[in-house]
Amino acid sequence: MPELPEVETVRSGLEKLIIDKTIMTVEFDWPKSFPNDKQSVDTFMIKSRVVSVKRRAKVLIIGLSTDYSLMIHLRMTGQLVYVGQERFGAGHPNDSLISKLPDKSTRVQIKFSDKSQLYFNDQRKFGWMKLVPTELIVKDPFMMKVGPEPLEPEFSNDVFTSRVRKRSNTCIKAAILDQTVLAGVGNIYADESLWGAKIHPATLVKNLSDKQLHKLREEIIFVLNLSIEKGGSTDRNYVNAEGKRGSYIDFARVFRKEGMPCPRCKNIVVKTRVAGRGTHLCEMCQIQKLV
DNA sequence: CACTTGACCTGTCCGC
DNA sequence: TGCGGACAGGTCAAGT
Repeated sequence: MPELPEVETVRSGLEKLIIDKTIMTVEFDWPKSFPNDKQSVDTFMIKSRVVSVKRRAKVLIIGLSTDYSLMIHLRMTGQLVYVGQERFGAGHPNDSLISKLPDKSTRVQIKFSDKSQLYFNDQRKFGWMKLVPTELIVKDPFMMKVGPEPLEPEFSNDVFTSRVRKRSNTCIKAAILDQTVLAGVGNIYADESLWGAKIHPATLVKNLSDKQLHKLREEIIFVLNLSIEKGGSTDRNYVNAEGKRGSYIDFARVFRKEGMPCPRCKNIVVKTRVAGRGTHLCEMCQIQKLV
């Protein structure tokens, strides 16, 4: 599902594809996916030009020349797919995703002046896109409380440990999934980084040493960077801005690897439930410290 | 306040 | 083959 690496992959792809394009039409029909009314769309989107494509946490921010922006959260099954002139050209067989758009999961369809299109698809309708004045983004309730970006220099050992330790009585997996502790980690990279740091996901934060948390910070940075390099993880629905799948899942050590040998100790990887989520771990090398 | 659970949705998979 | 139920998991609201 879209976590930081997937959203970053979409962002960098879109940046190459839609900057300077002019929006001509916008079609939408599911208010929870796009709550704005036709009048504000006509006024602040139509005939506007795309000036930037940014990301904060798992939120994409497409800046428009009207000083309005589109904030987009893909949640679990959201996709943001660009289709250019090559839709039926070489390399794009008619059974590929982009040749079939729009489909029944399409919630918003944006057409640019050069006939290319941007589709916001979302099977489960948990994701959203909204048009907001650019200057108000920093005052958005989520933006106000979301934690530091793990791939920025600000994410030091001191910053990470002090923020995690505010969740001393909860398990470490719940703590790193908490977007107010740090931005961008979801279920896949939580399991992967905890395996890398040899920490059991159910360990209470107060039972972890600073040294263990420093190692966990390193592993979070490592798996997020590796995944960006691999174009993200496609577990089910995720595709990038060109409709293509990511390959990190092929490099995963424990996520979706239940029943297979741990790459480190060959013990069988198990799937359990921690913090209300499906959780993959090696019980041999991720020992839970109880005291 | 700290922390956990349920709701939001739809498609897929599993057992009967 | 059909059908009910569990499951997928990001975030917020509601509950303990």
